[in-house]
Parts: sequence; structure tokens; C-alpha cells
Amino acid sequence: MLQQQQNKRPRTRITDDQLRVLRQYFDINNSPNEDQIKEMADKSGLPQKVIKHWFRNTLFKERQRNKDSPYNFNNPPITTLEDTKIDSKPPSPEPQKQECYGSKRSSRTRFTDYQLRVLQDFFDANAYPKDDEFEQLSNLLSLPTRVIVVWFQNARQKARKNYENQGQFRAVGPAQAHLLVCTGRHEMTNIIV
DNA sequence: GACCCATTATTA
DNA sequence: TAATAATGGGTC
Repeated sequence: MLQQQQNKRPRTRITDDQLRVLRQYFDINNSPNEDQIKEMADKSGLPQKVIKHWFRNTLFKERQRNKDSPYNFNNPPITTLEDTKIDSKPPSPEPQKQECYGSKRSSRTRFTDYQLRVLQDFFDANAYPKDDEFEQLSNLLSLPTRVIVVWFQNARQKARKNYENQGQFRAVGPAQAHLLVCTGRHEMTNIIV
């Protein structure tokens, strides 16, 4: 069960200054080319590989966090055939765009008892929901999908830790048992287009 | 891009 | 201060 835990690279810490550099570029272009990456590596002193990874993750998270994010592909320039109006007021106010990167992490969600019960219940049966199942839970509990995804992530983490502590002799719940078997990641089986 | 997991930070 | 939601960097 001790898989590939051996040669993990130590986690790179990105300082605030480095983050500022990355953010600055990200704000302009979230898909930097090699030259830009090189520039950033130069300015920040970070390995290019780390920078690429940061961009990938940041873009992904940005989209998940905010569906209205300008980084989201689903916000293309409105090209409706609907005519007119378009030139009326193109400069949208955009008042609440403070976004200052010094912003704190989002406030902690407080789940209701009911929400926790449903989540735990589901987790017990299946620790790895599919996309549509996340969607259903999100819908049912009125919680953002991302919050639910994170909850399952933390729940798995907790279950594993729990299992490690309790020793291997104890009976484990189906979800935990599943975790033990599921060494690999969740495969994207049958994707229906 | 899904998931892992150590870590950070919020809140009862 | 414990529990745990959220984050960030790593792996596959």
C-alpha cells in the first residue's frame, strides 16, 4: 500500500512577490507563450515548469470559482444575431470588480445538518461521485458544485487518515473500503458526447 | 483536469 | 483549540 510516496519533490513555495509577477501576467494573458514564461521565470526566479503548472491550475480554479470570470470560455463576445442594442452600452459599469489579489480566502461554508447528512450518506455509498452526481447534489443541497467536490475530497482525506489510525483490523465502511481498493484515480470511463 | 495530501485558516 | 473548509502544489 505504500505506493509512490517515496520520491516526491518537496513542495515549492511561491512567495508573494513571485505571485505578484505571475498574477500580473495572468491578468493579461492566461496562456503565456514560451517567451513570456521565460520572462516570468526570470523575474520571479521560479522554474518554468512551476510557472506552467501554476497557470494551468490557476486558470482551472478561476473558472471553477467564478462562472462569470473573464477567464471562462463560456463568456465569449456576444455575437447574437439579435441586432441593435449592442452598440448602446458596450462599456459595462463593472462596479464590483475589486478582486484585489490581497483578498482573503473565501469564507468558510457552514453546512446545515441536513446537508451534512446527505453528503455523508452519499459518501458512505460512493466516495467518488461522477460529474452528474455532483451536479445533482449541488442542485439538491443548493451548494456550489465546487464546494461539494472539495467536501468529498476532504471526506476522503479524513477517511483515509481515520483508517490509518484505527488500524487495519477494524471493519470499515463501504466508502473506506472502496478507498482502500481505489488506488488509482477516478477514470473517465464512458464519456458520452 | 481529476485527485491527492500537507497545510492554512476560519469558526463554533 | 479542535474540527474541518479551502488552498496550493504535486502526481498521473
